[in-house]
Amino acid sequence: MTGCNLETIRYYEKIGVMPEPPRTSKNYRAYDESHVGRLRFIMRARELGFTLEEIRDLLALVDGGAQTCGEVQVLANTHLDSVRAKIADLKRIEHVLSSTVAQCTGGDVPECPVIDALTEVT
Amino acid sequence: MTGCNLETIRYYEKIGVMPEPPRTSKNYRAYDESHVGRLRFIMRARELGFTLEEIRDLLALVDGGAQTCGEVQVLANTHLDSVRAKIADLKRIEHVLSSTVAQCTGGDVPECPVIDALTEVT
DNA sequence: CTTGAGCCTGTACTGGCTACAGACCTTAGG
DNA sequence: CCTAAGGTCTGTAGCCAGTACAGGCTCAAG
Repeated sequence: MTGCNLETIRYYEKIGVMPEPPRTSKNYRAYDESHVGRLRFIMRARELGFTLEEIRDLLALVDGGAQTCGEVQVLANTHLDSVRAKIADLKRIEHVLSSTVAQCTGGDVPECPVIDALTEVT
Repeated sequence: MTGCNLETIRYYEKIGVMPEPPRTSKNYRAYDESHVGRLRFIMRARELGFTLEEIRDLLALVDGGAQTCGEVQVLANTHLDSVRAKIADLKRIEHVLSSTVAQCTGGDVPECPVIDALTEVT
């Protein structure tokens, strides 16, 4: 249906981002279209890297029905900033790592620029 | 000394990447230069995004004293690949998110391109 | 001599799930 | 109709890389 693991949905239910669905006579969860829609919302937001806490905030706005584009934009921009910060961080790592590895001879010798970089005294 | 939280060092000791140091008569940990060096190694590797599992592997090579540049290079390249994969992932997110937010009016209206993107049926 | 700071051990918590155990239910085949 | 294999149910424990206590001991300054 959504490709989402059932246990993940149960987890979302437990932490309160998914509502508890009605049950069948045998106590099975009976989801309807609204649940599927909400789950998709959560899954898409997760794909965009929003934390469940941020998603809770987004949902609170939408659930109120009175969300404004301005409010949503603030949340999205905050998240965008953190995504950009992570990219910058990883790029720094990528740069250091790739330029160090590039100096490796790759042979059977014990001397290694990577180890040197991790061991250096300075 | 190293700027590392004491409780983090204890954690490293517990999971076996730091050796248990000798104790003073009052049971206080007595670190020497070798411990400091090893901790710095771990901290630098963490800064480069290596997991403690990967660091364990690196240390196993170094501890044997018979590490070769080739072996280290393999570990470093594997990690580099995962860093690059994360960057690619975050860039995709950054692209989608920034182009969606760019369409926001930011006003008091309920219509919002970000919400639309999360809610769309397709 | 007291007071505040350090260290000691052990346990519980974080996020975002995943992986069971043990019980119940459903469905297909014989 | 019966059985076996698969689903679902609840609850708990685990992953990573630490952080945050509680409750006790020790140490240095005033």
